[in-house]
Amino acid sequence: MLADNLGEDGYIEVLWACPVKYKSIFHRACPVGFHYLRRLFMKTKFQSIRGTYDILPKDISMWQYMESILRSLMDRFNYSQIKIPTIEKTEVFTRSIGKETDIVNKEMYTFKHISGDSISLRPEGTAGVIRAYIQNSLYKKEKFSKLYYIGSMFRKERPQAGRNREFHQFGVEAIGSNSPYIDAEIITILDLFFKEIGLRNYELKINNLGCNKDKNRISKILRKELEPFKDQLCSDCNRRLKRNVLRILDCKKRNCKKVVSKIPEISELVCDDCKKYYDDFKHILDTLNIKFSHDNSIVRGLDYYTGPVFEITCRGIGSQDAIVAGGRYDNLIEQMGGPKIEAVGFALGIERLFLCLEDIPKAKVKLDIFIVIVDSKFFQIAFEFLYDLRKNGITADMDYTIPSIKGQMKQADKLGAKFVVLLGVEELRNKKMSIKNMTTGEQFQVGMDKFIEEVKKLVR
RNA sequence: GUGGCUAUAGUGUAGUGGUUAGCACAGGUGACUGUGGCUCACCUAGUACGGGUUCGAAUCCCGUUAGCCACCCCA
Repeated sequence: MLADNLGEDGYIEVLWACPVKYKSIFHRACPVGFHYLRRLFMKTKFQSIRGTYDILPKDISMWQYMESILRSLMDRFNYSQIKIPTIEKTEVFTRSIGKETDIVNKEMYTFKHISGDSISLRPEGTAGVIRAYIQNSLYKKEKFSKLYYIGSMFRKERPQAGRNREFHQFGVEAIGSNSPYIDAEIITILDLFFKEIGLRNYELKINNLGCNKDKNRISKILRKELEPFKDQLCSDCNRRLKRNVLRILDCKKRNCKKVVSKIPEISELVCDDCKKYYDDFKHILDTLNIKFSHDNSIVRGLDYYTGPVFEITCRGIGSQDAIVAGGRYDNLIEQMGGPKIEAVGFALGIERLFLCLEDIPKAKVKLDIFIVIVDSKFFQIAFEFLYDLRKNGITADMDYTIPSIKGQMKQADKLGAKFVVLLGVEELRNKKMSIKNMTTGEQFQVGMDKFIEEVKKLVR
């Protein structure tokens, strides 16, 4: 009813343009009508949902730059890209990341599919890659797979700088070997990557969680060791004592740190094989002159990690300072229903990396040619030339709003056009085009029939 | 998820209960009737949303939304 009477948008807009105080009066007099109108008028005022954001044209070049570096890097290391779905059955994540972890427990976007299955937006990449690896029997086609991915991940956390609900990760998985050299290789990927993009203020911290058997044994030992100090631990750590002892090693509170320093380190509690593996790994890094520090507090939150784990942090970007995390996961593939195959990998948060970088190169594509027309009746002929230029591989554009000559020139300048082609009465009569070099200011004419050839010479 | 801080044109900001809501950059138009960058003039555009207190609110209070900070957790 109301909608019929109110009718056109124009009326609503006029009404909505009135001062706020009149709208308040209206609101008091007729709240229902007010909210109805508001909804009609505000219908285009959507905003992106919390924790998600738009990457606008002005920022896209740095993303493309980053991706191109990553691709060339991965080619050199002989890794192949894999693209996997954004949604998976929820169990893919619960089986791998662990039911008890917060990521699975409270941070996943999970909903019921029409089939009745529970499906989730991926909160990380490894689980899906391993699912794809097993499903497509990649292990039967090759004994060793080196894969990488770039894509969106989703976690329902409270957003803050360096923490979004949809964010991007670059990840690498090397599946099929348990040589410490492959662990070292993925570190060298990061080392070279950071050198190439000019990231300096980062720290590599490593630790050794031990094999699957060790992990359970170590948890028991730690619980036993920490029990006497229960009163000195914070309330969070008391909770962790039952649920996830390892996390106590990562607590930032001073008292908890003190307690932790009194008990043995995890890397000392692991079995002899794991100790040797870790020593070899460290030795290889030393031979390459890659700086790292052993850190007992690096415990990782995802259940699937075993053996050497690592984290790269970057100072000065706030509390969310971990830009890369990774490590070995020798049991995951078997745990997810595949054969017993060892693997190692990492994930890098691209947004966090951008926060760390001071200078991000912005390569803006420059126009070769910008066509300026003196009168809108030359639009058709200009448009045909534009088509020809582009067909011949030349970057070209014109102003479709057709302002004054001056306005078009300004536009050409703003877009960084190298040459402006001017089409006017004079030119058309003589079948010539005027070409202006925007750096030198020189201007000359060429015949229309030779135009494309001339331009090709110019922009080469 | 817990606790806290913040919200003014596209961007960065000024404005401590009564201002025509000021400034800079960006954007548009013109000076320059067929020529960009510099300069000058003019124009466009804002109190996040909703409610309350008050004669009067950008300013005080409440709620919502969003961002930020710390925690939880994590890339």
